[in-house]
Amino acid sequence: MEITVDIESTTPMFTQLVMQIKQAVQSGQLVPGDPLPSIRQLANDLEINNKTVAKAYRLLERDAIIQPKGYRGTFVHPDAKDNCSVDLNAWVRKELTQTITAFKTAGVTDSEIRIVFADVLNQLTGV
Amino acid sequence: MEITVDIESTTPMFTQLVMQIKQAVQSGQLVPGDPLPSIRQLANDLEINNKTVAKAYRLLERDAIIQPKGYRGTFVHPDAKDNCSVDLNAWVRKELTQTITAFKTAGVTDSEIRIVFADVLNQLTGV
DNA sequence: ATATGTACCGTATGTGCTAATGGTACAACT
DNA sequence: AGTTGTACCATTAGCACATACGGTACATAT
Repeated sequence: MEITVDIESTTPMFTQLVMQIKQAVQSGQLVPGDPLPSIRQLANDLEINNKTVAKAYRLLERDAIIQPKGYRGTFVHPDAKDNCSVDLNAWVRKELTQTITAFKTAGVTDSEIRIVFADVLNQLTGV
Repeated sequence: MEITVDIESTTPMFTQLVMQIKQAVQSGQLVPGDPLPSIRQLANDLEINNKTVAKAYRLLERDAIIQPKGYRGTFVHPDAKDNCSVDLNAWVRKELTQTITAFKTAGVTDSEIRIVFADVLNQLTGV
């Protein structure tokens, strides 16, 4: 399959990678068991840093789309296609929309929401 | 009452104003019906911009601490003291903490949360 | 006339955070 | 030996945001 990355795009590279691979799985271009290019190899092909590709792979692994098999490489997860439809993103979006709408209805400023949000997120990760 | 502003402080000026007026209400220095200095006058006294004072007043009005009466000036709200204890900020923080904790428990990355958050907020304000 | 609250246009500056980069290293597999 | 995934150290460029500023204007009150 063909994987490309648009450096000019506003969407982060690692996000682009994740989306493309997910789409490839959903369209059937990638089926369970198929090998994926290694992190280093893909990074070389795209002329980007290893870390960026590694980050995308880490996210895909969390969603059980791909499966790193020890040191033998990375492969498409058996339940990849099913797990593609489980869209964490959509659920996050729905919840956040609901919560933020409530805030704004109460008259809370965007600035205030942003500030508290950043603070809470840092607090939760720092600890 | 005396209102001062420390330009060197890291806390924004408008926040300083809000806090001082709130405190004056809680301590009883300002009681319902008391007139507040006009935006322009206070800005002149403190040698800061009108907008800064206006911003503080706008926040105080939202929290029902003060009450702008048309073009006759601004006065302390009847329920000012009660509304001082109602902290919108705390409620926002509590809700967001709960929501974000759920996300992180589900394995959602900070980056993903941030991206969706920014997107949702823009979506809700843009429209 | 004068003062009020409010609204709009704009600019400028500093700060903080993200994303992406580089390099190095390790253990385990072929 | 060569490759794999992973982890740590670090830095940098760029963007978005918050704050504060200036000016102007309007309708309405005293």
